[in-house]
Amino acid sequence: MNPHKADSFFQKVYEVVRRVPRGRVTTYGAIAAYLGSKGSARMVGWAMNHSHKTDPDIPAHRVVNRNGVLTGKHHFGTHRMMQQLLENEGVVVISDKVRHFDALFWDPGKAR
DNA sequence: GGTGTGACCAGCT
DNA sequence: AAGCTGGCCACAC
Repeated sequence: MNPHKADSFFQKVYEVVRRVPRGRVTTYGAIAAYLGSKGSARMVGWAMNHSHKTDPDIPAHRVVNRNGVLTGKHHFGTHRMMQQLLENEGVVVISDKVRHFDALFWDPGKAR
């Protein structure tokens, strides 16, 4: 009802990503679905691409694809950066995949 | 204002 | 089984 710039899709994505607890991960699809656009998971990834420009404090490394694979690792400063950050939070990453992804998955819809 | 693109997802061949 | 296509929607040129 009040299409302000602050309410743009990107901004909502950032807000959700910020809510992801430390040591947890979520997926593009989950965020997209939470925002009401289930099929627009690509938009989420795109939002992340500009996240470092708009809000550099966004923990984009906590966002992975539905396989738990660090698809966006290549977009960080260095490829190891994303894995480094995750492991630094206690998330084990093997072959660019999050171990125990099922248990570490954080659903924004179920979160408080 | 149309076209292209994109850190995805699911389905079809 | 593995690869390709379409769909989805917002943003940049």
